[in-house]
Amino acid sequence: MMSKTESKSRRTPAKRAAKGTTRDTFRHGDLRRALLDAAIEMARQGGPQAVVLREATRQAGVVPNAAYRHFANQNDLLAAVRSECIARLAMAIEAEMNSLRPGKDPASYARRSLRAVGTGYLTFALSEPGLFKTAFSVPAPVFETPNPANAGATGLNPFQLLSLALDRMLAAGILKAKDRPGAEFLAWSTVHGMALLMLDGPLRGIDAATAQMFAKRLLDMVERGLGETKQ
Amino acid sequence: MMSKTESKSRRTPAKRAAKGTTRDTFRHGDLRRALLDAAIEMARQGGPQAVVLREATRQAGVVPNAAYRHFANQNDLLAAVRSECIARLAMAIEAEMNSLRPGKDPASYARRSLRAVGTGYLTFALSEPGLFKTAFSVPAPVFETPNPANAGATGLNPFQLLSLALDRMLAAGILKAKDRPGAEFLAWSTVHGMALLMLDGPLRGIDAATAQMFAKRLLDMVERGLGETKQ
DNA sequence: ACCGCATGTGTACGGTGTCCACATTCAATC
DNA sequence: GATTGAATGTGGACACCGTACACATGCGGT
Repeated sequence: MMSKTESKSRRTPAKRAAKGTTRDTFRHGDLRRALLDAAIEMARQGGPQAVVLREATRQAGVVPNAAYRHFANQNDLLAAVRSECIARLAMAIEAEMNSLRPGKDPASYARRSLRAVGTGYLTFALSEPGLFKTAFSVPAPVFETPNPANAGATGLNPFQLLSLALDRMLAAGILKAKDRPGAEFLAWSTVHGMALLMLDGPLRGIDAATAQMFAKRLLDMVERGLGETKQ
Repeated sequence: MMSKTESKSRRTPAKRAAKGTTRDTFRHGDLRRALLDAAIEMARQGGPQAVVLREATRQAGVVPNAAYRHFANQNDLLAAVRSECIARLAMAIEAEMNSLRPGKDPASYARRSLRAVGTGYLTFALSEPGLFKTAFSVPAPVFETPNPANAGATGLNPFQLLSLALDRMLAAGILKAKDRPGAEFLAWSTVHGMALLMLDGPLRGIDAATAQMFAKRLLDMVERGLGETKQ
């Protein structure tokens, strides 16, 4: 076993192995995963801009080109990171929804479901700004075709979780059938916009209490405004 | 006059002048403006990512380092572009607001004002996606301290135009005093979020008619939801 | 007429993504 | 079990990028 790791001339795997990190097989156990993890960490601190391919390979103790055996290019790596980010966002929303008890009033449950989606969304955006920004860094045809890689524990992606909440509102009679189609986009817009305003926009650097207050008012607005589109 | 432009050995101003573009004074008329214009054009097609300093100098017919006489660094150049983008956004909103007639009903005028801000915002985002994205590319402490460079023809920046519309609603009595403070951020969030969803998110590539329909429903929601925050 | 400062030039460095040819090793085949 | 071919990692190179430093130039004020 040990002979296997040391059998090769020590020059082959770059110039590490000098420090003897024990793991130094020619076949890296799971380079793809290592690169992805490094890239995710870079995205966490610094956002999409910060995920640089060469640095990921460096952290994995491997030559830059090795990355191209697992990702077509830097954009492909970024796409994989993005998928992970969306999955974590889904999990944050799930966590919020799972803390709900249906109770006896379906209308209340439905409303609380929608708010849970919103607060989960905003909480994640504020607590993991780098990952959140990465999740929405441009060209992600990610929600149209539900992608299992973007899902959380329940298997639902953020969009589907939002749809679920809206379906509950429909079932509870607090959202009219004619207002249901596309309601996702109205709710989503609202919360997504506020997240960005808090991260990069005029609300950047706001204190937690004020942030929560704005979030509340925003969700009030959505809850009240979603129904009854005129004519 | 001609002697002045040609007096130097032709080697000095780089290797252009071979084609004799007539303009070849050592002192470029207004290099800062030329760089900015080039950068803006690059932002228009391609967004903030696409504005590259060296390319701007190339288009201005000048050596890369010349840019550093007018901008501290690439980020400074980008900031200047961003200012321009915000100013143009303000002008798009102004255009929409100026098309309104006060009429006899202040409430109606106020409501139409708010909608004008929203539609101006969305229209600009959809018609100039590159500039719009650039306007909000991260760290812009731009609205807190009203910056004349971000203003449109009226001298108001987008945020101030929105405030104006909300003030009209307050004056007309369709927005309660206690709901007025910070209402900008609720309205802004909504429209900003939808703009991004239409540019990069799940609503990307939507047809104009559907976009307009969503915009209408969104503005209905804001109009109805802004008032009456509970308790 | 001179001189200083603003503006543009030249050269150079480190960093990045990516392409190509090559080396190694694992696994499936004969 | 040895051979061979595909998968994986290496090495070297290229074209970009942003930026720092020393230098050249020419305009404007004394």
